[in-house]
Amino acid sequence: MKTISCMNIGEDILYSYGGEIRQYKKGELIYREGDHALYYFQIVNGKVKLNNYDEEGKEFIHNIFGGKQSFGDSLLFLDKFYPTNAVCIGPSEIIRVPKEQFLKLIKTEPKFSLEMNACLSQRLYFKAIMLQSMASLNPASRLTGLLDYLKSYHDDSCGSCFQVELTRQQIANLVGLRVETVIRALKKMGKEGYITIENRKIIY
DNA sequence: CCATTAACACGGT
DNA sequence: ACCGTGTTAATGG
Repeated sequence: MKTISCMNIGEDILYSYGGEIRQYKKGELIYREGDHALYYFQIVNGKVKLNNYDEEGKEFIHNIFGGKQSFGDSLLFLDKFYPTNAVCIGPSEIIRVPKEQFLKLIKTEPKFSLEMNACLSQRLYFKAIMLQSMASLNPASRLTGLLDYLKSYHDDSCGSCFQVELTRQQIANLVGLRVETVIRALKKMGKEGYITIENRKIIY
């Protein structure tokens, strides 16, 4: 599979179009579900999750992004409200570019427009994969769906040396299962040889 | 904070 | 009646 950097416009370019960098603390909210999209966000370093909560208060994580990735981009073209919150998982530095400036940027520099198409396509593609695996009642299918997604993202081309950086709780919230179920299923998958687990790290 | 385990309730097959 | 998941609680890292 092709590796896609999934976004990463040069920082200098972002700054020249009105981008500003901001520091966020762990747990800090970048935007809230229901807000209007006003900025393009690109992570310099740190980690961000997109989430929301169901009626019972159970968290569902839609995605987790790391360095050099952008998030919330689709709303820049849509004049709708954010369907999720964006929350920093750890201390992070993020560049934000005002929406209008960003639109001007990609109009002026068509190669970024193309890259953005590739990026959004990739996210759509894996949303479909995830949706399919999430429709399964079987925890193992949901987990392999997530693992495939993460692996392709993290552009590892070696056989089975991709280390999952997520906590079990985060995994559980990404696939809609309880953490205990995730632990039980992962252990079974390890025993059956689909994954390897060494000192609590998942290798796929 | 996170991971693991056990005991139990409960629903589906 | 069995199996797997969620719930709760205890324990260890």
